[in-house]
Amino acid sequence: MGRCGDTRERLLAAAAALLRENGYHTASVEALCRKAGVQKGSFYHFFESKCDLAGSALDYAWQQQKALLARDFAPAVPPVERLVRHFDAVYREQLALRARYGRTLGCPFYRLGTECSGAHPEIAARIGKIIAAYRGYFEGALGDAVHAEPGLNGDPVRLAHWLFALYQGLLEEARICDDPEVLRQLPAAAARLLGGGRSESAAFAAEVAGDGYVAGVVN
Amino acid sequence: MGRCGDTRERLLAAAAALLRENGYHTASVEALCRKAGVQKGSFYHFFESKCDLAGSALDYAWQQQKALLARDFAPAVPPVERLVRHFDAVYREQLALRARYGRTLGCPFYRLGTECSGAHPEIAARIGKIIAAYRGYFEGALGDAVHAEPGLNGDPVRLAHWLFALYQGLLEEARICDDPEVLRQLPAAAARLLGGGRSESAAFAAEVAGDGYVAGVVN
DNA sequence: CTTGAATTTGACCGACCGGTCAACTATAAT
DNA sequence: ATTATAGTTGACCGGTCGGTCAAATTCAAG
Repeated sequence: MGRCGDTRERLLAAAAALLRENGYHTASVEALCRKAGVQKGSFYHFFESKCDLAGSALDYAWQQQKALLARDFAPAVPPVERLVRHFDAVYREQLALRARYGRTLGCPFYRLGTECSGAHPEIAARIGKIIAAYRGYFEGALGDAVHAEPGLNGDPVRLAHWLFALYQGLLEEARICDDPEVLRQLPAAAARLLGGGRSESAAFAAEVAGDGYVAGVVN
Repeated sequence: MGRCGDTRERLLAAAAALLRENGYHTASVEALCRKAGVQKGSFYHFFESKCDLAGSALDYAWQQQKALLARDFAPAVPPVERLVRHFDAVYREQLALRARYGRTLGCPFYRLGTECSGAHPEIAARIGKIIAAYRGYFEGALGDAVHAEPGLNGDPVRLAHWLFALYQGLLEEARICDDPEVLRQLPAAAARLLGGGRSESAAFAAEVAGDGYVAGVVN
């Protein structure tokens, strides 16, 4: 029944990369096909439209992201250290992306979500769900943390919400200013936010101090 | 010497509105001209390119934003209340924009900065400066606050950086999820972040309690 | 009134966009 | 070998994009 191939997956991978690098509008269907080594006709055999591909590519990217998250947020790791690990991984990823693509790319989901809100509500809704799932990892870690760490209190869901916003806010700044170093403030900022519940800056600060981060002001 | 008119300013105003609503790519030159009531030839008489207009429109929007900031951050207002006022003003503005345009638009500078980083580095650089200036208002307020409020300590510049990231992170979420109510968490989140310096949640919490905000979880 | 520069007009351009399509090819089942 | 189906090809479509331009119009100065 026809040629068996990985055409569809190559399109998804190419789309995930190109959408992240160039955004929805700038990544043309022709460029997508070229990158995937596929003719335009094949493209429309597997996907109804460019919008359809973008949606599927987002799911594709989220599946990959989940693998990384599963590693950073492994239950065996102490809860606050999970967050520190993830922040470090994201910082390193942005450095690598900058080396490869010549500039800081930030979060692919927020990138497309910001661009597509309005023109493509279906994509925005899809991204909203991904973001909620992403934030769920923060909630899980903080839920464990409030039980394990004596100096940390408050509603884990709310704390996760705020920490996630702080995290994404710095990531967006890193993209716009093309400066990944902004992200190095993340652990210190998180310590301040999380440690603000009661007395001293809690376990997070100790965690931060033991890591490779420099707490100095960057910007 | 030719007709005197407000053509240029009408183009700037139309661009500021359309770019905020639709973003750089979706706001076509033709649509810009239609909205401004100007022919395309006139457009290119006053601006070298669409990119040129976008840059000027950003400056135009920033001038207007500064007027609002001057009101919220008036020196006569107690420093932490300046922030609370601004957060409230932004929340109300997003509600109004949603009523007018049918969806939550978020911050125009982050919107264009996210979209244009890469394709239009000059615009991104311009936005970077605007963002730094915007954050300067936070720095001023927090600089005053650490002197005035006994329960608030830490480097005002760093605190402003983090608070601004948290603020923009929530704004982006509000845009993507089309839900301005997210912003109502801002005062409580800010209180947690700022109050985390030493003991209790400091003056910010009291400020928050006295306002029209509801601290309940929204999402 | 004449001149000359600033402004305005709208038709026009080539390029590219997302998307279509009829023909063609490779595979698997019969 | 035949057939049915899945996959592939690349020319092609109408529309829109950002941008150009020669001509027309309006004003202020002389």
